[in-house]
Amino acid sequence: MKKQKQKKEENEKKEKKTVQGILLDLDSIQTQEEKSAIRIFLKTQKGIESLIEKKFRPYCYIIYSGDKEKLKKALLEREFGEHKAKIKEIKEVKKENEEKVLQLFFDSTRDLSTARNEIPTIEGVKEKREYDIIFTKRFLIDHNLEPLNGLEIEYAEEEGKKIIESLKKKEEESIELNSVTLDIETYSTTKFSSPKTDPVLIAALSTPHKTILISTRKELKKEGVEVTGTEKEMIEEIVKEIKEKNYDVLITYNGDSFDLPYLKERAKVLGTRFAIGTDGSEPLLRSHGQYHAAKTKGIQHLDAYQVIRTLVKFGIISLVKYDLESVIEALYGEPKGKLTAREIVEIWDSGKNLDKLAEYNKSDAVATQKIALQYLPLYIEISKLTKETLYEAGRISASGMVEDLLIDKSFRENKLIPNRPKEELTKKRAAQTFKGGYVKSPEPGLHENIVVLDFRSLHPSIMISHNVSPETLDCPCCYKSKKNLSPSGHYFCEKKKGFLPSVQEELLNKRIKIKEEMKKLSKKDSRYSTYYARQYALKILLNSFYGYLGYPRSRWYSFESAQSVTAWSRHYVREIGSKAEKEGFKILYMDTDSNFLIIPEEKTKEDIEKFVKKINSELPGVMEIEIDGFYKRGIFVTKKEGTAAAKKRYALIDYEGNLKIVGFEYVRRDWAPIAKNTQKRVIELVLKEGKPEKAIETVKEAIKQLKEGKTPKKDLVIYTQIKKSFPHYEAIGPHVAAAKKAVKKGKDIGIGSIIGFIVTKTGTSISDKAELEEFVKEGNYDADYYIEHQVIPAVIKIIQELGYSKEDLIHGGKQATLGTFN
DNA sequence: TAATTCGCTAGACCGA
DNA sequence: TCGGTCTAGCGAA
Repeated sequence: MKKQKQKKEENEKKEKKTVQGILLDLDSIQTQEEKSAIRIFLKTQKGIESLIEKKFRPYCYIIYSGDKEKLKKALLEREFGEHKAKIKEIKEVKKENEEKVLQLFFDSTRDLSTARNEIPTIEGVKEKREYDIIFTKRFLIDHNLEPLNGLEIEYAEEEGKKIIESLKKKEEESIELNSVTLDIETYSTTKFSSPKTDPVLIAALSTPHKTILISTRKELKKEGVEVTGTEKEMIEEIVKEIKEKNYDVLITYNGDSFDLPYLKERAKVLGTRFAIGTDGSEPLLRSHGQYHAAKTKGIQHLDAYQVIRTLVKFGIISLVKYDLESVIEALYGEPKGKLTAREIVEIWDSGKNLDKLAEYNKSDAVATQKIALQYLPLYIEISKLTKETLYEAGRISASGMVEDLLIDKSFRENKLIPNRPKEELTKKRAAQTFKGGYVKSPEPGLHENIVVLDFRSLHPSIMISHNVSPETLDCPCCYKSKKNLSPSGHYFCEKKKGFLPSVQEELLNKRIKIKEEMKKLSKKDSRYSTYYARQYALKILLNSFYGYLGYPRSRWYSFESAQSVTAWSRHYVREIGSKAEKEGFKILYMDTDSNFLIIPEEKTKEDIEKFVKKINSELPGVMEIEIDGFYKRGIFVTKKEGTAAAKKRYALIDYEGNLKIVGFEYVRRDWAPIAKNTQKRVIELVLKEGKPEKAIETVKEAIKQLKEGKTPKKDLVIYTQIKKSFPHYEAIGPHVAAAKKAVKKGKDIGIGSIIGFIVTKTGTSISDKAELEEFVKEGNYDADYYIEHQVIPAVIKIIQELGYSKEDLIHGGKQATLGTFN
């Protein structure tokens, strides 16, 4: 009887429980037996819970030749590295793309990474494979789970820990994440703050509902401000605030490089810990040269600065500068005040205007939150699609995304993943280049009644329609098949669906479906923004495949495939052009995937629509052209030198009066606003009102202002990025010269910094005269430079198209001055 | 940690 | 001091 009772108690102890939630984060941990296990952070109704999965083991594959049994024995007997790592089990497996494959299991990721270096040297091992797939990623792929989706877990408690028995995905259509935004202001004894010596002055923690400020200054005490006795207590208060509310996301602006490392170090100096991780850990700082990241466990750190950089890279947004003030201004048109480091120190030391500091701190946090929350839905979708945590998704590259999809798909199709190329091979690949898209020289001058047609997702649609993939390339079964024969001379299989295009097709179909769903919803529906983000994420992914094919570090690199895609693109865009000509339209310009046509008097909008319909019925597969828009007027110009027309620079105006300026100085950050804005006005006057005289006047006015020294500083700043370290520059341009001078004055400028400079009066060469904007006094500028090198070059080519010359801009002004003398 | 090619322009650099 | 060449950056697609 007694024994039975005991047994019953034991069983109760091991009683299985279930928990449901959202998979927020996961990491790999070491158990007491020195085995690797997966720890899952699950967002549940009660908060974030961590659970441990012990059954999943690290593994890699080898492809072998020769005697299998002999090899297995040798492998199992072998001890690797100093700590004598062993292969624990070997499974014989068959893959779709490889016959002789062994799967090698290890106790820990450490054992695997030790063993993988020696494994290829063992006789009979032809190749190692999938040895560098991150353990947590491997877990997600093998269990077909994705972060930020629903998960149901069955577990049992063991020594206070929740050990996972089983888990399964529970689709969650859309999720709500609770976020908090953190921003700090610091003291600085020298030009920049150092956590070793300079205290944190104030911190803002913002949620969509409210903002709280934490500081040590009693003067700040009021509603919404926590005042602590010491700085140490202040940091502890920040930690408490973040931990207490169980947030899912921590938002910062440049927290990767500043706020989080600073707080971590400062906490150490003060004898406390900045333990904001869900498991009580401090942020994990990663550093690779210029790249910094601060990872927090459980709670996902989303750095809005990284988000912005990525969005610019993907061409989703265009920005001149990446500092918070400029971004807010550019995205929302809201000017945001800025306090310099010196002003902050002044406020702190004098105790005057402390409210201003508090307000500034708060506004930074609120602005950061606004940016992050706008793009959070997009990143949630990227996270789900790529099976990366939100933290990783916020820092992912285009190649990383494509690779994630292909690796996952390989597993689903039981295929072995190709290895990453070695450095040597990468270099070899980089040395060979292939031809890109076709660009036709336009007809310079003013044109009327223009229609722009373009291919919808040209590269992806070529890949899908012609089955472009490394393994379908030049297949023996369809030698020079007509359907998939590229103008490059290479051809692609007609019988077997290619690996890459099959993934692309899935993405495309998903996107089409979502777009259909969106049509049924009102824009105010909460699902609308989720769907919008989802289709956008899919679009970004789809467009990244072609680049990945030609990317030297790609696992699925295929020079011939990339070459074939562009060969087709050139073929199709020209074909549209010649067909349009046959229909009586005139080709004005072409660039890669678009055709600019002039609609003759006798033709109508309907004729264009009919033409597009006809073309689409003739295009293969999913290829399709669409009407980008009808334009009332457009201007194309000649190049700076010679009489040839300039490509990639034009301006259009539609029938509603909307201006589209492409390629001109106006859209470039490395031109002064005075030149950009003057150019825009000229284009506007010419296209909108057809008034060249007024345009001339505008230019004259700008020149006059410059000459008189009246042009404000902000209209003179030229922005340029420092793209390499100073010693690596062979030619020292104005921006590098200005940056170097600023560094001497104590400014912190590194690779990736965008510097704003002004060409001043003092110096000989332009570089000599260039100074960082902040060191230049109002009125100190080289008027001649801004007239001759900025304003005139920006407008001269446009004005010349209208029959005017440089003399009309300059001498016109002089005549007026003479006139006043008479 | 890094998607591609095409194209324009500025300004330093260098040798005559 | 001039003109050609090369480096550098940014944008279009």
